[in-house]
Amino acid sequence: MNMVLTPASIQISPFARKLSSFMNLSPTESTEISEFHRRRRGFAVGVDMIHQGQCNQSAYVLASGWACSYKILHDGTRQIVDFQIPGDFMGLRSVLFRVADHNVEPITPLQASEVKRRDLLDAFARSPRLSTAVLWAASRDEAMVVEHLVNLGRRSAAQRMGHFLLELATRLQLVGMATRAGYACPLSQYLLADALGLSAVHVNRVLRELREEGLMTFQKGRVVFDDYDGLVEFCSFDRSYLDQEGV
Amino acid sequence: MNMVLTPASIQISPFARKLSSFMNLSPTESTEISEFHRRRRGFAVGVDMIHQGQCNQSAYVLASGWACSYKILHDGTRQIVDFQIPGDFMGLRSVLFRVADHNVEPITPLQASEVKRRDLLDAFARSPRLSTAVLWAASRDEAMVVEHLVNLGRRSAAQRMGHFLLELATRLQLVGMATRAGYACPLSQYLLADALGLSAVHVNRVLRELREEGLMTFQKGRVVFDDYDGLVEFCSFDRSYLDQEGV
DNA sequence: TATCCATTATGATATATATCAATGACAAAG
DNA sequence: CTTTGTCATTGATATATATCATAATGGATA
Repeated sequence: MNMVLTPASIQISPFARKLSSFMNLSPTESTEISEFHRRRRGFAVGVDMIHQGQCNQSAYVLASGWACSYKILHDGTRQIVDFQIPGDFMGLRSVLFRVADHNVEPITPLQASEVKRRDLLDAFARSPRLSTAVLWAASRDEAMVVEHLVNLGRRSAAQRMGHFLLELATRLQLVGMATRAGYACPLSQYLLADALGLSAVHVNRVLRELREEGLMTFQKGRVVFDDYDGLVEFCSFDRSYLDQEGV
Repeated sequence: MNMVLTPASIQISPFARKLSSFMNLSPTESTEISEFHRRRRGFAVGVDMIHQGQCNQSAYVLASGWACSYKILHDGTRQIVDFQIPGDFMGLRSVLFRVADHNVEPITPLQASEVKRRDLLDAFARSPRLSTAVLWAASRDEAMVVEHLVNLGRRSAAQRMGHFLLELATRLQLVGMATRAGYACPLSQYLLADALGLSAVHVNRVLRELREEGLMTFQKGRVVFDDYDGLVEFCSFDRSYLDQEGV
């Protein structure tokens, strides 16, 4: 489901579409956003795009591929905060704040457009409503982080896993990369472990358990929902935090 | 450390001071912010100010007292996402989105000013830079939620506790409600449990452990850092995510 | 084809934390 | 003052998950 970005479709990039779901954007504002897509280039797996502790980092709009944002602890372990999929804005905080407080790393080869601090602040100055739109988008991201917090704090390993993969499914559907049946998923069990606060070994067991319960199967890079409604029920997934609408 | 709000000090309320730490605000913009402080009133402990699932909720600027924001799960357990202290803005997402995705509840009697959806959007329209300032403030809040996520995902119960109470200390210092020695803290062990993803029983044991290690004491509503540096070391607390500065 | 390396898989054991149960301390209410 | 209820405390036990060890699988590469 890779889409070719012609000049025309750049005008209504997934990112612009996301912002305009919060508020109607004028042609000027849309143009302003499309400016964010200059400076597009490829990034290799595993090479940090944004690095914790560094100054004057850029932000990026993800065009294709997957990335993850994470924090490293002193003992070398890490916590993945979220995964980014096409259309997502990455590293907003690293550009708003002088020093980045997290890392962003591609987990597949990816294409992304760099948005420098000046680009963003100038755009806000020229088209003030853009900053409100970005505030909206950032708030939706925060809602996801909050739900991840709930996930880690109050759900069992199996519920966590199901909830997380259902959330991804919902997000991927919005950009046409998933159906209710399932989706292609490039995440290794190690990545899932770092995202869900589990050990990789336990991730493996939990996936087996979900499979044996007939709820879902994650094998060979593909998530398949064997019993979508059953899974939703099992992990009390309520997607309302994902489809917030603005006015 | 209650401060009397004279008309003059309203001009530089804790909230305005917070926003102006991100960008210089013009007199007009400052006035706009002080408008947020109309409609101030008291709230009783335990009565939700913002309720998950409800529409058209207001936001609030907290003047005095403590509150917490949390989500309720289907099985009745809850996860506290954060505590709010004087100067904090509460419920931004509940006003940006049509339906609130979390609850906010006073945990002490408190005073707060209601900010209606229209107030906020009108202020953004009249003083566009305000929305950038709020974006900054919201991003700082998100940085805290992210750190809570790391806390739950990758730290032991004792480290979690220490980290959390150190974070609170740092925030309280910014509004003059704590010193390096400690602070008055109205949180029960049940509240700590819901915030840290632990059981109340275990919270008790962990506090005892920290006390016996000579790191810190939390008794009779007071947090005392017996060995501040030792505690910082023990839970690898790095406050840089809290004092992000804008430009 | 053989080698390598990352990933998935599974068993045995250890450990952190939850749960259950009971008691004490103390403040608010009658 | 009793009574009541919330909060803090502690012991005994249960359970979820981590850790350690070891294979199996399979794609990439030489």
